[in-house]
Amino acid sequence: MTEEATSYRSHYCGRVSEAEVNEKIKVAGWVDSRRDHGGVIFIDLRDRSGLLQVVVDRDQDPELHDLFGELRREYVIQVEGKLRPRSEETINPNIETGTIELEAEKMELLNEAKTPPFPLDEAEQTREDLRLEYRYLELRRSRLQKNLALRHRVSQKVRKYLSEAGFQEVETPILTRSTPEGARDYVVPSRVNPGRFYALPQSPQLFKQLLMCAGTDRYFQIVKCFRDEDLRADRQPEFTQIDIEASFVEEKDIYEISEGVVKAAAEAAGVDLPEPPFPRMSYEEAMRRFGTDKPDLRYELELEEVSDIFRDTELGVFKSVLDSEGIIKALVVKGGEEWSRSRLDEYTEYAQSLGAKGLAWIKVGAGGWQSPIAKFLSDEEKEELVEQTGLENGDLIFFMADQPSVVNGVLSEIRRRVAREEDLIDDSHELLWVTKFPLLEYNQRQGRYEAMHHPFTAPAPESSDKLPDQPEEAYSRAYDLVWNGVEIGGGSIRNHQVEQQELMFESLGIGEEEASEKFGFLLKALQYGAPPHGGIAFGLDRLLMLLSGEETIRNVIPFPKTQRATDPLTGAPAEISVEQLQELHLEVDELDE
RNA sequence: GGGGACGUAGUGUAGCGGUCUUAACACGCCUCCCUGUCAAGGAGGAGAUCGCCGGUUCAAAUCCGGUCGUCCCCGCCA
Repeated sequence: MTEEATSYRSHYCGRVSEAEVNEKIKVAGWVDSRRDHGGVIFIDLRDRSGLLQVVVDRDQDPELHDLFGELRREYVIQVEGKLRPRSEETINPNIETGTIELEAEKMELLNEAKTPPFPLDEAEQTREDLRLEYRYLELRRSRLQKNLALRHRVSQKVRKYLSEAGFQEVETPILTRSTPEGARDYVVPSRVNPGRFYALPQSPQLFKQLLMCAGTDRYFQIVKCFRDEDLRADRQPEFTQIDIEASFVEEKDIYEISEGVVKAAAEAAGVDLPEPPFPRMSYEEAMRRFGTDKPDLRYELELEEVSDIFRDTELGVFKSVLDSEGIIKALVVKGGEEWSRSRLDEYTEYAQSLGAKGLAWIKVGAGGWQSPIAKFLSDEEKEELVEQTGLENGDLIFFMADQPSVVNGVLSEIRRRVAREEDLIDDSHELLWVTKFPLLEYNQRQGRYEAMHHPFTAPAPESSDKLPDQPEEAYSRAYDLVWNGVEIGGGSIRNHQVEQQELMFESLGIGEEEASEKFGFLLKALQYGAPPHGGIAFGLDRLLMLLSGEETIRNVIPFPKTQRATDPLTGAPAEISVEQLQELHLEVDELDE
């Protein structure tokens, strides 16, 4: 067996070329299409590599011709014959092997096939549950084949890069324990230990830190992680991380290795990235200028805070927002004066669907300032707006007034939508590090602080004395890598001293007892000579989305789940037998019929 | 937990209270014809109780309610 030859074939369909003309070759694969002209039959034979046209002529071999007449789409066959060039007029420039064809001399039907439940070449149009039920058929499409191949190449490149950089791949447990904080766990009952449960890892976070304690020094793993949260186009309950951790490192060490990883991945996909080092931006600056901690820098469209301009405003809604510690931000759309009223209404509705109370706008044209709110604006306010935002004739300006989190959240989405609809996004790639995150954020509902990254993240040196009394002022040593507005990786320098880690738990309202019960093993490990360490994890699936240009993560995962986290192919999740339940010491509540 | 879109032959869509509906069109499927196609072409044919349940109505694919399923979004995702 060589790279492509097997007992059934000498070549892959898509790999034969004019170099093999006049050679006898053997190919095997699926009938992609059949064109029967009565006297001559053409078959496009497909395998993983692509297509090859096979021809059979009745005059040459009537028996063989009849055999080919029986073929149908997706039948599996083996063909032997002589490769020949096509005549000038019959060349097909649309396929790789369009200048050659296989003159069949022998054909073996290896397997028949039922007619597929949906057309493979138009699968994109078909409802997704059906496609997932027959995922193995959809995977035959070249687009998904290419994505699988890309996934393989990216993994290989990343493994090679990290291995050569001295990182060791180490496997960590899948059956582990549930820990508080973070996402909901997937849970597995223990048969041997009644009433106890394993949890599937949300990430190998604690194990990789233990490996640092173990002296592994440089660890990586391409590993499945599990989070029982609701799904999105870019979110699956099980997904793959490129997980990395190293000892005796600071931020810049992780940045460097990460940039290498991303470059390696892009190279595998043939995507050109800007040269590292990638720019860095503080969380504060990202929020101020773009309203998000993962700004897309491929286009400008920056948010401008204009609260000061409206300090003495006549406009009730702005005034009341400012009086209650809210802010006002603006977004200028160049040339937006042409926008129709209905389009502006759509934007307002969109803003409301995202949680805003409304969205104010002004169109500046030859006829003056056109807007439902224009008459409330003083000349001075207008002047200041023009000065601060660079508003010009022909422009449109959006305003949003609310609490900062709402303003930033909604206006950053408006920014994205404008960029998309106004075609402001070029085909460049913009990566940046977002740094200097707050260490903690306040959870209104639970009335306590939560770790913004995770509870093992170290505070920035200048912030370490803010804990536990001024937690909101503490920054962390966390960092995110953002690519075209998508967070593709995040990590931090960790607490390696037990006192620091205990202080963190305290700030999170995790008592000594709870900390020792749930994280005791980590706290213990930190006391036995834990080296300074830190790391990062990349979402491989999201990375592949970017590299392949796919709109959904499902197209880079061979067997994804539906939005309801089911798998139409296997029928998972499924009920289990009473016996299984009993063995696991479980009872299921009466389900509504 | 919430908001939105969708569900009609195998697939994608049209029809959206009653005679251009005996539910249409395209692709696919089946039969036949056809020697240079590559979205082959030509002729013919089969295939749907309009997701499911209930209601309104003289009359429901069409209106209403519920339910199931798929997708998108918010919440959630350290």
